[in-house]
Amino acid sequence: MTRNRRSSQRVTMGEVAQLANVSPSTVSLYLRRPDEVSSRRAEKIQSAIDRLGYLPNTMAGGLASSRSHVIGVLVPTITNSFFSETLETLERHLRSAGYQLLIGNTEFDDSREEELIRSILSWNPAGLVLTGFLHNRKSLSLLANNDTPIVEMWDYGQPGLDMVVGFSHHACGRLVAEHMLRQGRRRMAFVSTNFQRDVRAGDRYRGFRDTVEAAGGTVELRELSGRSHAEETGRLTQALMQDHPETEAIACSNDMVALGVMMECQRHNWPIPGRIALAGFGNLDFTTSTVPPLTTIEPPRREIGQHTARLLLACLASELPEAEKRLDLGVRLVERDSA
Amino acid sequence: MTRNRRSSQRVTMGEVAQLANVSPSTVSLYLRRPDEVSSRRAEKIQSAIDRLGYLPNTMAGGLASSRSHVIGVLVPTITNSFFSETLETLERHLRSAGYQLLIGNTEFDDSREEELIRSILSWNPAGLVLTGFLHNRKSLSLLANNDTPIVEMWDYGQPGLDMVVGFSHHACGRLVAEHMLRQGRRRMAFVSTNFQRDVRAGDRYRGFRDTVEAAGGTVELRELSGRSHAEETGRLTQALMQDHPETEAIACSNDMVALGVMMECQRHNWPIPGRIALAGFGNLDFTTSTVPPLTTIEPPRREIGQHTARLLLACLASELPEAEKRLDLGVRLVERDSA
DNA sequence: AATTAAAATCGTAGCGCTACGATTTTAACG
DNA sequence: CGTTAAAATCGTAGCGCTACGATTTTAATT
Repeated sequence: MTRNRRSSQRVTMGEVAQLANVSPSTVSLYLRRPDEVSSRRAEKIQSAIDRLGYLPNTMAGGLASSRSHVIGVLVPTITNSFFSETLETLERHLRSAGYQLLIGNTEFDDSREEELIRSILSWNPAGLVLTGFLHNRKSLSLLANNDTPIVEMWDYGQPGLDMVVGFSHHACGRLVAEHMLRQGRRRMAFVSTNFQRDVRAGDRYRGFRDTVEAAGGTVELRELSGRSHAEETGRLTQALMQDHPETEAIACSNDMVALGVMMECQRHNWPIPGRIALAGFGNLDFTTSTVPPLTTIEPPRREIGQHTARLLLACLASELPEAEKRLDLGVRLVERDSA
Repeated sequence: MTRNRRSSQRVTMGEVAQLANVSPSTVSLYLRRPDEVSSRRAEKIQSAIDRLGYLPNTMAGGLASSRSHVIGVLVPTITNSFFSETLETLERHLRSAGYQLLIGNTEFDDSREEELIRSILSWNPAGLVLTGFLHNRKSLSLLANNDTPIVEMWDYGQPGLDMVVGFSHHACGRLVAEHMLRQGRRRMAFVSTNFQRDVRAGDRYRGFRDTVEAAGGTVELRELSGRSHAEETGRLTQALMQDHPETEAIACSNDMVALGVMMECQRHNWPIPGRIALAGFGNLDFTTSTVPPLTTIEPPRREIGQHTARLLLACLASELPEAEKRLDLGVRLVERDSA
């Protein structure tokens, strides 16, 4: 039978074996567990590999062993230093253990998430990393029919499907609220990206509001129509201050929103923190460079990646006790001049 | 023979075929080219798939067809809106054509790039996307022994390995220089991230310097030790102004550096653009929000992703004429108040 | 009803590798 | 030097799918 092949005929393990005068099994063994092959053969095999420029065929290996060294990771967007730093760290740690990341963008859309889960499961992944707890019904049933280890990251406080690595967004809101209350502020506002889109911003809001209200303060909510957008943030801030000129503090769902608010305050000559205390979330690069520097919350971006990798690897090695499957990494208030 | 299997036995195509009362070949055909299967069988097959929750095994398919729907993409870092936006766009376009991205971080290190190329080639990818023209000798020989279509992106002006989608960094430097010259500035400086790490910053510098010097101006160069870092940028700026108080304009290798410079100027009360004209590169989010808003260069982040996908798909469909393999997307000067 | 071409379906032979038991080689010891 | 266990190597049988020619079914036409 003639099959159409790619013109650049790939070198197979058999050809390496032939050149090294051993059986293909030995080559395979050498590649998988080099110390179980005598050093004499090991050298011969390695030199054959080098001479032929042999590259193993991952697909064939994966099929034969019915497991892959692929870990699927779904994030809402990689265009965001939160997730991209987590991804980078995760990638580094998993790659050094021989795993390959398959990254998918859900775009904050759960039907897209479902589609991506389907696509990733078709790779027979060794593990799966999801962002947050929100998955639609079909996704859940796909995952239920599958014993792949799963980490849900960037959140904490719900049971979760399997492992959980993150922090409480409610606590973030609380931390900011407590800080502002400590400074004697009572009339507050929360300017936020859209809750529909970013459910965790909603949790931060509720943490903030609950804490402020419990202390006898008030919170005005202003929600953007989508992701943080400088112009819309400016408009919203202006309207907020027009309706509630008594506002003494504004917490924002993230630093980009806070920057937008800061610029609008600057435009109107409302001193920060003199008239308005301002805080963000995320501790993005630029927050040290604004005038005044922005008080914000530092989420454990890289730690999430690192611990997700650790838990996943431990779980794959079947040495992760049930009790250590959930990890709250906590957050830190970065106190600067704006609040 | 007993093999150890994963506990969650995956449903195979054969089982779907059995339930639908057709041969496995027909199921395969239905999955690959549904319109070549009669609608009667199609329905039966689809319902069997749904009932069993069948997910195709990508590895088996890839092995049998000896091609995969994987596209490898190597970027220096995904922690950077330049590349992450390109990646996001690229992913969207390629996924809708049925391809899966395999993303690797080279960390601006060519031996890491080599390792990643090796790892990605072992997937038998349908295509490969690299950042820039700089690859080490071994990488080049790996790629030479392989007929995978390759796009080199985010640069333009060198022959390249196969396809090229990007823009000229030299032209970026020139554009900024021309703008500043037009405003009568002559004594200039360039503050930059490390050239070793980011070779393209070096091209922007040379474009800037050549243009300024050709017009009779001068350019002082200050290079950071690594990536943009607010504190070091501040120190460098202060030293620059101490050594060359006559400096009238500072161009920066990117917006983060420009922000650092701006903050240092603010600290010393050096008015921008009154005393110093300032320009960056990248048109990052925050550049509209600084005071004054930053003049910068807008690189075609998303367009690079889009056109890379287009060229790759056309090439895979063997319908890309040689003449269209190289694409200069150009850049735009975003003129704001800082210069 | 017979003929024929087109459409739909099927059977077979791998894709390149790994798992695992079988076999061979090596080393250790009395 | 013979015996035995351990170490190293090998052969075989798939992994789940696709390609492609062979076969069957369907439809169109006489």
